Amino acid sequence: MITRARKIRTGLRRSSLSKPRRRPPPLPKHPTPAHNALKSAAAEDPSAALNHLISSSNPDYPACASLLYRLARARLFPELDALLLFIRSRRIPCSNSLFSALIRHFSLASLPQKALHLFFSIPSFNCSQGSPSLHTFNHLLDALVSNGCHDESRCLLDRCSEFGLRANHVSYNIVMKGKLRRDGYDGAVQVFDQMRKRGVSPSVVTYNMLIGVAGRNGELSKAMDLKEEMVKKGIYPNAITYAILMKAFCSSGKYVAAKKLMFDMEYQGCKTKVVNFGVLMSDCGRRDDFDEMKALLAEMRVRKIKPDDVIYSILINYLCENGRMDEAYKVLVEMQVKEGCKPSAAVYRMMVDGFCKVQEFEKGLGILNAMLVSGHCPRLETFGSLISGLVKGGRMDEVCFVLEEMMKRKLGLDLEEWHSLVDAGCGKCNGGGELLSQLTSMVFVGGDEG
DNA sequence: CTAGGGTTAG
Repeated sequence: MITRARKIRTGLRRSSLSKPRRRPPPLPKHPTPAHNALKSAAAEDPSAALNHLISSSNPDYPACASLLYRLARARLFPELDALLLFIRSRRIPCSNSLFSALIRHFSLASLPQKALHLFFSIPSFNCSQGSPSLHTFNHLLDALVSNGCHDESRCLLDRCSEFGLRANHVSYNIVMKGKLRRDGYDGAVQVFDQMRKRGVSPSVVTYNMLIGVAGRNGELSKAMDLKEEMVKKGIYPNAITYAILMKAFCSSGKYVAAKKLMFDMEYQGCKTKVVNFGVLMSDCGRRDDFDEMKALLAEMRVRKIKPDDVIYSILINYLCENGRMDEAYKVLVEMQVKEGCKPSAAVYRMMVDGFCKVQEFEKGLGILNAMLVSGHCPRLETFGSLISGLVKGGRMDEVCFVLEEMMKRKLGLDLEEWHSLVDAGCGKCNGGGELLSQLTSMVFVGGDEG
């Protein structure tokens, strides 16, 4: 449900996002050894780093900010609160973007009340502007909406002047998203009318949301009408508008029409982007039409639209689901060699699980290796199915390797998994049981924390 | 910051 994090990464809005003013102040060019020590300590044990920081003589903003981010990411909220109190009492100057980031973390952790509380406490900090910015305000609105606090978000929107802020189209779009979730199209239109009455013009995103809900309701002509309406108002559809429309056509079983729309958009002066191909690719995947998926990939090359990691993950996902592992593996190699795409943890997971599903555990182990080398950590279930397969095949050296990797990450098997492991291992007459009991004692030591 | 193709998220 919450997919916001991913969106930061995608190319389309990258340029508008990377304005330097939004970044927290950079770390010093030549960090001191003490600073480096603090950073690496924070990487391993953020709460130890907190104690270190609080006892240091003159903590600076960069040290505090990087530790705050770490604590937030590690979901160590009591420690984070302690550090915030420290920053406030020492009057350490901090930027508004820091508050935005923390509000976002609170939101992702389903803690909207903490987000709200932090927002209202901004004036008590030595903050660059002394009060929350519109960006921070919108982050808070989104935190409330994403956690189902619709009334609170609307109430806050109406009170924005109290913070010296004027709500913009983004603020209204966020509230509209919430209304849309709760009351569907009609609810969204209420917010739409309200924003216009208050002199805030709808944006392309506003229309994209309305078109999206019309499409999800199967109302294709309404979706197309909305597109015409926005053009008349001088708001131009972008690649995402077309992607939304194409998806609506696809989910109504009109793949050909969706594809035609992708060509039409060029005539309308809107450049086709990778997301448009993504819509078509995933529809083909749902219908197991691999030939068309490959044709689309070829088409992208001809049109010089570089397939990205998402495109490959769509293809690999459906190949794995269909047990076509040789092809999936070829694509995995191709995406790295030809396109320089780095496989995501999700793609590695699909591959390992896919190999396990077709009982090719050693190949699965090979992928696991690549995954670990690239710094990704498999899910516990993935480790589990790989181990049980390797045990059944009597590959105890490999089992041992995998268990060691799990130990390093303080991951353990659950009791049921241990049972099947021991059962399978003892069935072998080549000393597997003996090795297993060794492993058991070994992993229980490391695994009792998780 | 809000809309979008996939998923385990940040």
